[in-house]
Amino acid sequence: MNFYQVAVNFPKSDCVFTYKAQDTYETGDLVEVPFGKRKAKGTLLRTSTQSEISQLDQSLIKPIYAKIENAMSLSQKELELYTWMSKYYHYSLGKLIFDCLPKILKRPRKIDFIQGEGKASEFELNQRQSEIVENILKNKDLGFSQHYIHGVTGSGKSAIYLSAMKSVLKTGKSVQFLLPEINLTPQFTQIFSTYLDCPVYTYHSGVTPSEKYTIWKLLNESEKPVLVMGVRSSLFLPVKNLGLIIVDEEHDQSFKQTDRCPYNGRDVAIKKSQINTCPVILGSATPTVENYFQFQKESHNRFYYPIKKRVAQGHFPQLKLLDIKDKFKENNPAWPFLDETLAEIEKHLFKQEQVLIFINKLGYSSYVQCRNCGHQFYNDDCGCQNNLRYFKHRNCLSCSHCDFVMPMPDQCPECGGISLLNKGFGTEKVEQVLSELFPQYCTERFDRDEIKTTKDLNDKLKRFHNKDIDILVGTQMLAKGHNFKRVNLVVILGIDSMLSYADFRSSEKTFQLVEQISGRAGRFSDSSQVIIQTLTPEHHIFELIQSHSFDGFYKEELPLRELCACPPFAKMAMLFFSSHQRDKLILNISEVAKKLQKTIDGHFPQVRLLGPTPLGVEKKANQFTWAIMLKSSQLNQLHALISTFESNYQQISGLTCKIDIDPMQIL
DNA sequence: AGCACGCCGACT
DNA sequence: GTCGGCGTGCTC
Repeated sequence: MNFYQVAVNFPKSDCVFTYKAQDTYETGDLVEVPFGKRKAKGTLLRTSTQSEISQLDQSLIKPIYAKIENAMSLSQKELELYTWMSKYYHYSLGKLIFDCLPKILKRPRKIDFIQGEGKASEFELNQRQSEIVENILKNKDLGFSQHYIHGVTGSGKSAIYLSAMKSVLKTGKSVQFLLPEINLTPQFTQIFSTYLDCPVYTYHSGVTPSEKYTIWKLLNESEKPVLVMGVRSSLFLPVKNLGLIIVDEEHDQSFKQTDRCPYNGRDVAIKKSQINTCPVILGSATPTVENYFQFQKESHNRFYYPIKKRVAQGHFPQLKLLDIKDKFKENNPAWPFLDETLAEIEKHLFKQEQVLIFINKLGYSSYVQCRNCGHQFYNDDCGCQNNLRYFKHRNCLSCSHCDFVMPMPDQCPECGGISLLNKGFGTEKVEQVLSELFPQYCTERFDRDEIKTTKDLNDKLKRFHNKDIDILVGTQMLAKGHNFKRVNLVVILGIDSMLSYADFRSSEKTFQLVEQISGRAGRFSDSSQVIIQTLTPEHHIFELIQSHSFDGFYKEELPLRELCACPPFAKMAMLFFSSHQRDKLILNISEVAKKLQKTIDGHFPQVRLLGPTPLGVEKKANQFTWAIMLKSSQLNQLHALISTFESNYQQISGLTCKIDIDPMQIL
């Protein structure tokens, strides 16, 4: 009889159990086992030790049923990555694996991947670009090495990626290219598949489960070099002979998974390249403060490459700040645009150019109020009590925190008044205003509301490139990676709400966003402009953005982070507790905080505990959530404390706890 | 998470 | 009398 340790797919972090079997199994086999009164999936970790077997009453040990049908086995390296993640993020190993793998299906489905054409590269690298590529390849002998390309928007990072990939593929090894979102893929897929001569697989949320399963199977069966381009979940594909990982737009928040195991794909990618002893390249025009700090301290295997010039004839846009304080009279049909802004828009349109307008809000108005009695519409449905936003084309009121929607009433439900005022604005309103002011031009929207599928996205981009659209009004979607030829004016509205947001990263996020959006302008021109309408033109951040002073921004930001003991000077973890009953939640989380503080005082003096505090949106989907924040400059103390908490915490019914390491959202 | 057992309210 | 509500407890 053989005995094995199996990580069972269930949520408790201590999920490893002993099973027996007549047959032999291998490490990494995905198996089905009896678990309680049902069948469960699990991953075979290794043969059990003598003490693990003898500790148990022999009659308790159950037999493994069989390997899961149609499933592949995990390699030692895959297992190592999952094990690291499970420990680092304090998440059940057994559950993690089945969360990350594609759904196991009966049979693979035919898929069409792209076969690269392998054309000779048309553009030659400039000196700086070749230097960087050379240095990356030179250090391949190190096995694991980390490279940061800090290149301003339009500085030709893609050419560097392409060149490095080419060299690695030539040695018979595969490449993984990670990007934050599907939006960015079309341009990259095109470039890479033209100039590389290997199969190119794309992997993102638009790929169906059966296609994902097929890709998993195909990659597992082939040793040939391939390029896998994908979002964070593509990290768990079994790419053989991995020779290089690239993480583009490293700063992007979408690398962080929010549901299930809250891992950061960028950090997992670094770990993965370490396990596979291959180089990893991170790239961004606006690095996270954490990585900027890390990479300033170069070491034998960590390199930082700033690129400050744009390639070709591209120049940086000039930044104009317009103060909107006390500038708008009531019923101004141009609101929320200043006359000066409109004049600039008109000027650029007249020159046959296109214009981008950025607003980080959807819909027609931020909230609706009765002119007669002042009644406002709140979301009492899920209890979050947020103002409902008005969406004109759907004629409904909708909550931005959950999926609550109600039809827009004709009358005030309080007083029956028929005059309901729209306050604040979003993309829809801006689109309407511009359509009315510039009827001879075509204005369209570029937001989640308008673009739901890849097809919508591609259609919209194609029409914009064809100049069927003159003005594009959009949200964050507009900021990412697009390469527009005829855009030399970008207008940014409503940035103030971002700056005032109570998060230690609010300056960083604002800086990144403005920098990225500005990057859409003037890629092929020597005179381009960014206009920011703001209530606080004197805010120091605008000065830094104006001079494109990356280093200046970090020079100001780092001391502040040090002062408040925030990353990169401390590691952070959040413990979120949720419940339907508010008093029960507060009572229990206070108790937990008290015990944790006692443990800290006794054993982990370098950890600081803050809270408990309610979330910004305390009640959501009828659940209340409060959080405890833990910070420490000593990573091992932080981990040890959380482990102690996990093993001592008694599951309280009606109360769920979620651990988030390196949180992005702290409120 | 599932899936049991377990002990209180409104139904043929 | 029982069908079923979901509280709580366990899983090698």
